[in-house]
Amino acid sequence: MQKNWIGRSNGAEVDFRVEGRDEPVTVFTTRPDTLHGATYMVVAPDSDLAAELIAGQPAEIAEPFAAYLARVQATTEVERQSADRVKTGVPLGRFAINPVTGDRLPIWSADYVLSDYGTGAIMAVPAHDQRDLDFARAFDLPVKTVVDVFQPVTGVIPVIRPGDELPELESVDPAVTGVALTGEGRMVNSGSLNGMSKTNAIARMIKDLEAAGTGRAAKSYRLRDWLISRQRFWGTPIPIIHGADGAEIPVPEDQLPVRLPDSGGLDLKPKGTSPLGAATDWVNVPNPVDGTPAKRDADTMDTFVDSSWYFLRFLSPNDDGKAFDPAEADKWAPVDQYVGGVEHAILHLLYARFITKVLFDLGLVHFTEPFNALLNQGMVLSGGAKMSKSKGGVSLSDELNRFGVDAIRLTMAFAGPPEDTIDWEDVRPGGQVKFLNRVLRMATEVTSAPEVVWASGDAGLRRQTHRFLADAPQLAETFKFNVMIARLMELANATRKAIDGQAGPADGAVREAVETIALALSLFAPYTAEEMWERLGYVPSVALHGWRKPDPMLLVEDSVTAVVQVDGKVRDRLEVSPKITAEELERLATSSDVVKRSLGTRRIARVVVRAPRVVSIATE
RNA sequence: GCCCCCGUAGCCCAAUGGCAGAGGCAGGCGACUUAAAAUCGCUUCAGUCAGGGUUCGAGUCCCUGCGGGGGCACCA
Repeated sequence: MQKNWIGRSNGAEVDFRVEGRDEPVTVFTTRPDTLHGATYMVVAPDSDLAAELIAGQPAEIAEPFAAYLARVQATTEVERQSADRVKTGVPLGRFAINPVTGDRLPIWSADYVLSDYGTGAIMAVPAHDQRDLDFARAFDLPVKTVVDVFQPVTGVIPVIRPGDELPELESVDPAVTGVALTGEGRMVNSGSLNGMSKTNAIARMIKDLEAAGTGRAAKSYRLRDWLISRQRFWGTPIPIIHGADGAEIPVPEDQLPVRLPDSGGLDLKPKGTSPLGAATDWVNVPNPVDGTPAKRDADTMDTFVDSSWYFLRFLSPNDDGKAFDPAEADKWAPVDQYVGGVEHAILHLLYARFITKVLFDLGLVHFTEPFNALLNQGMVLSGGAKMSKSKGGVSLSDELNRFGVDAIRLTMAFAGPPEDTIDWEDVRPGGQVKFLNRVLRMATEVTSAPEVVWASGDAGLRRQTHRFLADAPQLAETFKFNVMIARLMELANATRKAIDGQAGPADGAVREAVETIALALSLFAPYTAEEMWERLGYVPSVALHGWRKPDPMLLVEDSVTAVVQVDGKVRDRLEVSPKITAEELERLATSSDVVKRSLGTRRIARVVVRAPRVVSIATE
């Protein structure tokens, strides 16, 4: 899920000489192979480069740019992120030189290029990039095809069979169709690259650029920022004071932490600047160095910054001297299991990982990942919507009052896998109330004393109890709470039968089973479990009682059912010892009358034996 | 547009590639009761969304499609 928020692109940096500028402009591209098809260049309107290139340009160019820049800056984040909006931009009246073709490329400014990614400038290859093509068609810029996607590259991509009619390149001209050719193909119109595949052409182009000193292989990284760019009044202040001379001075340690001002009377509506800046009394402070007028940094950090290291702070919560104790971190961290909703899975987790890596690089922690395992629990909906009293639906507090916290917890745990979203209308706590009453009653019905000898009790119930003791821990540890509770219900049903049947309420196995139910139930319904524990004659608390070890002797099955399949269909079932050998099981299966009958005259081609579970006979 | 997850009984959901049903809800029948509730017992119900493939054997693995849910979205 973090794929959309973090990324690494392999490609190249290419230097473009710009007329009237000493230094070349460097762009990042993942497709250096298409350099021959670059027909213009774009710089982000809000970049320093755009400001520099526009400086000194005549009014008929500078004024439209100024207007465009103002419009872009007024555009909200939401509008700007809409991918299907029409491309806009203005020319800067400057020109770059394509390093391989020598062509003169007009430089435009457009907001589809982002100032904070790569170098804030791109080479535009409209024939092979949809965004560039959209822009080129909107402003009538040239389109030059340099990859022929209808020429097979490897015989696999694209799939073209003998006799297939190959479309003419002209008929799919991107300038006409509006569809960029982004697929694989062979290079054309590209000088020494002609005929090469994409992969080879990229490698060759990088080599050529490096030889000519006009480019190099490069990687570009991105990490979507939500920590600083999302400004809120109540965020964490950045403890920096800006001097009148532009100096950035840390707030003196004895003045930390920086506290937020009272928000009373302040206008905190979004204005495109930091809301905290409205608190002028708070912002204006003397320079800690020389006492001259200075300003606090008005940007705040999102709460995700704080929560990105709380798992370290929690290890030494009373330490006034430092954020966390590296020795404690070495001892306890990383965290074994992280449980959270999906919204935390993408943002909180992303930044916690990032900050952990920073702390690792600083040598403050000795692990690179903060959390070893992740579980994203699902939501509880009611009638398809979030539980909300105001919407007229059921509210959690009403449900708690009506059914009790034990039944509510049990309902949630039993409803399905924890990562699934559940609908309260589908599960309802009524059945769990019944179950809790049922087991509580059983605890009351047990007549034996705690000292009763289990071993002499009902053997069938004992086996089931110990099977449960053996299976439940791993069900709990793999978060299969719904299955564990189902198994618990099974054990309760068997116990009920034992009490009402041969064994009776005084049987040792009955007490053993009911105690086991109380132990397991303490995970989900602690109040009921403690009540059961007391009725069984113990002092609290069941929560302090350890899990019991199953008796291996009671886990051994007397016999198991082996299935005999003929051509995949079950034809016979055999009761066999769990320790039966493959040879013996095969002999039993092939000598079975039922199997012989279903085989008829067909000859056996192959027999697969998986003792003691299954024998599969395939015929010719 | 791209990425991820999920489709099993009327409903929620189980099933290391090996007998599709463990558990619950709802429904039906019965016991107890003057009656009802509560309780206890018994019980009906699907061949696993569709179509291909791999395999001795597929709910489970692979491909395509349909349906549902979620995430992201101009990253050069």
